[in-house]
Amino acid sequence: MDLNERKRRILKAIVDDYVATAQPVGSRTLSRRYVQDLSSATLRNEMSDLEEMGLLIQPHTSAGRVPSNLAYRVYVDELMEGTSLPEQERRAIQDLADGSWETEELMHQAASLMSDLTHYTAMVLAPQMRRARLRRIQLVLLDRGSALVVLVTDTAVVKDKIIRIPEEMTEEHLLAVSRILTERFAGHALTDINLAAAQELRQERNRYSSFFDELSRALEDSVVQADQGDLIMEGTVNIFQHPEYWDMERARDFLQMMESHERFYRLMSKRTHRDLSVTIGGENGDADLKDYSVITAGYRVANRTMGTLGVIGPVRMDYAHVIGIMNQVGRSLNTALAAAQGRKHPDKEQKND
Amino acid sequence: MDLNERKRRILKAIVDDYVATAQPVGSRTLSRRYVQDLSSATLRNEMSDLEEMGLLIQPHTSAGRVPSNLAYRVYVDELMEGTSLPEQERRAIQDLADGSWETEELMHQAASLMSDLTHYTAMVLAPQMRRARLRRIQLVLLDRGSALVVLVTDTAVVKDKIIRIPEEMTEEHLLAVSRILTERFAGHALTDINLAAAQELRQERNRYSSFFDELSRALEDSVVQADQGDLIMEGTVNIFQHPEYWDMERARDFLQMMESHERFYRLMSKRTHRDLSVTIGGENGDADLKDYSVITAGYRVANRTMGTLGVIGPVRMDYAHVIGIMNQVGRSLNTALAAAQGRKHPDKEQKND
DNA sequence: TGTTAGCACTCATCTGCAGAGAGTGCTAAC
DNA sequence: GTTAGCACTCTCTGCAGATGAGTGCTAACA
Repeated sequence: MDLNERKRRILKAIVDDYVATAQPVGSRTLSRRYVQDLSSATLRNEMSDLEEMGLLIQPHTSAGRVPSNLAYRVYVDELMEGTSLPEQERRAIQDLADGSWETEELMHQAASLMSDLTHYTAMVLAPQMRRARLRRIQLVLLDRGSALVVLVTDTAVVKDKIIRIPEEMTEEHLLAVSRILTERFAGHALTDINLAAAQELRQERNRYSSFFDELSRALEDSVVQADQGDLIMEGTVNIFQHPEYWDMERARDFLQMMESHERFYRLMSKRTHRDLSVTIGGENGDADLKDYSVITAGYRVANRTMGTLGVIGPVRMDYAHVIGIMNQVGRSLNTALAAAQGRKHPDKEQKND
Repeated sequence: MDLNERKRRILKAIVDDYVATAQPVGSRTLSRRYVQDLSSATLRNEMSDLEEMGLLIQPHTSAGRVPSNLAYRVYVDELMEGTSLPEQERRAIQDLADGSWETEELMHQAASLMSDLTHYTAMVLAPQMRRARLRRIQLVLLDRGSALVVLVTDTAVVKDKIIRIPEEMTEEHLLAVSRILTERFAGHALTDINLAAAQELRQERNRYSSFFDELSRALEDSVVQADQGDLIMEGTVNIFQHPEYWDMERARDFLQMMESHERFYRLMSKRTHRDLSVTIGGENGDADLKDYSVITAGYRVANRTMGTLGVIGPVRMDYAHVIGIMNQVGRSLNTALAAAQGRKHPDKEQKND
C-alpha cells in the first residue's frame, strides 16, 4: 500500500487503539493519545483521505472511524511491530517443552495454552498420519478370525484397527507377516505403503488375497479417518470475552460453526507447510468466515512439517501478540517432539532428515 | 406429595404449559387451555394453595406462576406420563443399532443423536475400562528398550501405552510373557489384575522387576487415565435454543462449566449402575448445577453395566420426552454392543453372563 | 360450602421524547 | 500546510406515561 510516513503512523495508531478498545477512534482521541504533534483537525483531514482509500470506515456520520479489512491487511503486512512476549508468557510456553507429555496430551496442552494466552479459540492439528513414517507394523491375533493391526510411526503416534482374517491363520503366521512387512516398509510414509509391491509376500498374497485386501484397507483408513479426529480445539468460550460477540446471534453462530471440526481440519491441513498464514475476514473466500480472522502456523520437527497451529477470532484481533505466541509455541512443540523422538530412537538420531 | 386429584391436574397443566412456553402461567390461560371446567377465579384459589405448599412461585405480583424445583420433582415422580416417541425419532434411534460403527464412533453417534432429538446437551460415558474384562494382553517390541502394551477387552475397546523395558529383552521374550499373562488373566476385570499374583512369572519377575513395575503402572494408567477421556459431549450449543439462556452471562457460564469434562465424568461414573436418575436443580448439592437438571441412565450389555448416558439442560426441561429418548437409545446401544461382542467372540456367545 | 363474577390494584414492558456527548465537515485565519 | 471555531449529525440514556396481563379480595350464587 502506497502511504506516506504520516499516514502509516496514523493508520497504525487507529488500528492499535481500535484493537485495544473496540471503540471507533475519533480525531480528538487520536490527537491526544497517539499523534500529539498534530491537531485533531489535521487528523480529520488525514482520516478523510484514509477513508477514501478504503482503509477506514465510518459506522455513521457522527462516530469515529474503524479500520476496514484492508487496513488490517496493511497492518499485518507493513505496520505491525514484532512484540516480545512478557516473561510470564514465555515461561508458560517454555514449560510445554519441558513436560514429558504423551503426544496427544502435548497437543491438548499446546491448544489450551494458546487459547489461554491469546483469549481466542486455539486449534492444533496433531502430527498427521499421512506425513508420518512407519516404524513398525504388528498383527496381533485376537480370536480366531480377527486380528488387531498396530501401526507405530516416527511421530510417536500409534493407531490400531481390528480386521477379519482367515480362520486358519495362526499367531506364528501373523508374526511372520508382521516381521516381513516391518522390514520391507519401515521408514516409508504411510501413504506410500503398497502391499502389492512387496515381492517377499507373493506367496502369501496369493493364498490369502482377502486378508491382504482387508489389511490394505485398514492402512488407508488409519491415514484418512484417524486424522479427522486429530484436530484439537480449545477455548471456544473465549469468544464471550470480546465485545463484538456480546450478542447472542453472533456468539451462537460462532460456536455452531466451531462444532464442525471438518471445515477447520481441511483449512489447517492445507496450511501445514506454511510457516505463517494470516487470513483476514474470509479472504480465502469462505463466506462463513467473513467476520473472522484465522492465523495458522505449520510446525516442524527435524525439518519435516508435522502439523498446524491455529487461532481464530474476530477480525479485530491482536495480530502481533497472537503471532508472537504461535511462533513460540511452535518452537516449544518442536523441542518436545524432537525429544520424544530421540527418546524412542536412541540409535537413530543422526538419521532424521 | 399429598395432593388431591384436582390439584394434581392443575399442577401438571402448569408444568406442561410452562415447559412448552417458558412463560409464567396465569389463571386465565390455564382455564381456557387446560382446565376448562373451572373458572379462572377458582384456579386462582387453587394456585394460591399450591404456592403456599411451595410448588409454585410468583416472579412478581402481577405475573403468572412458575413451577418450583419441588414441583418438577413431583411432576417427575408422580404426574408425568410416559409418552411414546414419534415414529421418526424411534426410527432414528433404531438406526444406531443397525450401523456397524466402531465402539467409539458408536458413542459419538449416540451422543449426537440424543442432543439432536432432545435439543439439550448430551453426554455419553463410554464403556469403562474398570468394568471391562481382559481378553488379551500383547507386548510389542518397538525399539531396543521400549515396548507397546496393547490391551484388548471384551467391550471391544483397545488401549495402548508405551513402556520402557530392559534393553536385553527380545521379541520372543515379550511374546512368551504376553502369552502367559493372557492365559492367566483373560476374563478378569482390569482392576483385578495383580501381576504379583501370577506364580507362573515368578522367575521373570525376579529378573526383570523394574519391567514388571512399569507394566503394572501401565495397566493402572489404562484404567484411570484412559477413562477420563471417554466422556463424550455433544450439542452444548443447543443451550441457545432455550429462552432462559438468551442472556450472555448464563449462556457463558453454562458453556464454561461444560468445558471441564471432569465434573461430569465423576457425576456420570457414579451413576453407571442406576437405570435412571433425575437430578433437578442441583439436588445433589452441587451449587454450580443449581439451575440445571441432569438426567442419566446406565446402559448395560448382557446384564453387565457398561456406561452412562446423560442429558443436561435447564430445570424447565421436557422430562418425559428426554427420558423416553434415553431409554430407547440405551436399548439401541445394548443391541449394537452385544452385536459387536458377538461378532468378535463368535465361539463364546453362550458364555456372556 | 364450593364456585364464580367483578373490581381495584400491581408491576413489567413498551413508546416517545428531550438532553448530553462525541464526532464530523467546512470555513476562515495563521 | 496547519489549526481554531462552529454548526450539524447521530447515538445513547433516562424518564414519563400508556398498556396489558395477572392478582387478591369481596360479594353473590348454586
